Amino acid sequence: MSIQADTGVDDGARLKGRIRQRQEGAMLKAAEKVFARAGFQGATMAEIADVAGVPKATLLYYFASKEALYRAVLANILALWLAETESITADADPATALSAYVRAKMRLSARRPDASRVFANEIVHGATHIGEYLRTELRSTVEKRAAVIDQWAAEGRILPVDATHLFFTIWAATQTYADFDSQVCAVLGKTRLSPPDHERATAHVLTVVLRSCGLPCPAHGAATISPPPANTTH
Amino acid sequence: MSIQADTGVDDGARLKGRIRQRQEGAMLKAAEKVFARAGFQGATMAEIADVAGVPKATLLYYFASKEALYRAVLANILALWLAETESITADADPATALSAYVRAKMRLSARRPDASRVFANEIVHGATHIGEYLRTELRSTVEKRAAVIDQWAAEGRILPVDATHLFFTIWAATQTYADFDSQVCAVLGKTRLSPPDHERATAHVLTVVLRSCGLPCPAHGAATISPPPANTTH
DNA sequence: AAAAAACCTGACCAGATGGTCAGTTTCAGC
DNA sequence: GCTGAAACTGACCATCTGGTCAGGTTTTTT
Repeated sequence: MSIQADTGVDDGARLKGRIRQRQEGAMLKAAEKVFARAGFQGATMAEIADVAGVPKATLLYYFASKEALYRAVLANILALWLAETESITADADPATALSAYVRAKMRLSARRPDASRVFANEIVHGATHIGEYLRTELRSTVEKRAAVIDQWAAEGRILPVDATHLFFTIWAATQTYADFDSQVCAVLGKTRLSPPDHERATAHVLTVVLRSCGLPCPAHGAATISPPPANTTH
Repeated sequence: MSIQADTGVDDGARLKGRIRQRQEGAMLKAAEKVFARAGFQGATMAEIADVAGVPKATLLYYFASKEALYRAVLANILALWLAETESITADADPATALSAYVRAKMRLSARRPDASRVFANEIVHGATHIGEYLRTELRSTVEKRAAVIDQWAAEGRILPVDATHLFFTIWAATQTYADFDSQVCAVLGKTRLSPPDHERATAHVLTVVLRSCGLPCPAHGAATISPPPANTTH
């Protein structure tokens, strides 16, 4: 991954001191939280250090600059993002595969909302740090998986859809529960999303995605309007 | 609108000097652009002034503080956001009404991407300035329109869907073309989205939304898998 | 045309923030 | 337990940025 080339840390296998490993974790976690809340410019090294429970100078001892820290946080997030499309293969059952993917994305939104928000913030502001990743790794991943979906459609196993745009829609629909959490909560009249809320949201997104492909969704019955009302006002 | 109460400007009807009206427009436009690119903290009054083509002191003469300027920009955007759900009424045709709404949202993403980005940024970072708006005006608007959609479902005119979450999905799917524009472009391998790209995106989102409600979409034919596997590829 | 009001701006300032550094403490290997 | 390396940190600094202000110019009103 080209991004953490500059950082020079966070390799997992790199035996760069034992203490370092432990401390870095806390700092990255704190940084993710603060970057998520305040954005790159809005976050201050002092606050991140404070949240991590270390002096500011120590934070700078681990990460040479705010920029380096931010890149390290992003690198962590990108690793999370990539390992998710595996369920989508040509020989898999479309409904099962798509469901698995959507569920994985929703789980990520529920469990790592800060990661999602940092990523969202980075992209909204032009993706200056991860443009390369988007243009190479992400793009080729999407192209491969989109080809699979196209094949499903060609085989008549799903309705024809624009596969690439379907990914955009799935990302948007799932990540909205992390990124736009405050809006969702406000409209629902809650202060935070409970696990049942997340289940409900997941069921809804599954319905949308499956129906978009002409697949029956488990929650409700048919994929078409089943109870044709006697009063067909046409 | 409670938000611009603090600002004391931007009323439209307020005859607060003719020169003021004209200048304010340029400054708000410049501010929207810079806030969209850099976020609240990342934007500087100096840069906004520069983009607007006025000295920094003049900008501060018009807007007492960065905060006030930001609130004014947000107030402008919220006005845009509200006036869009009108097509969704109980007696309207579901497919027509939903299509109109989605089209309006997509048009907004294409024409005012910066507005969308400022709004997105505000929400990602906790919606501290517009929480009140979300909890009152937006919430009640959604509740009313969701009731309409529920009624459609009860009448068997569409498949049952979680109407409130359907709004979240529509917002997410449409705004992603403004907010996450850089990601979309990177994955598509383009440097910017052309009008045809936007049409394609609109057609896709329409397909997703209509099929989610069990409605036939004009672009493709049926709402279910019509051509059985052994069929000719149309 | 004079007075008042509104508009405009260069120069300046106080506080915040990213980053440096010299000196101290802790750890690992011998 | 000795030694060098790694880890750590308080104090400090240069810069950037939001905001002020005194004084000037233009527009409006009388």
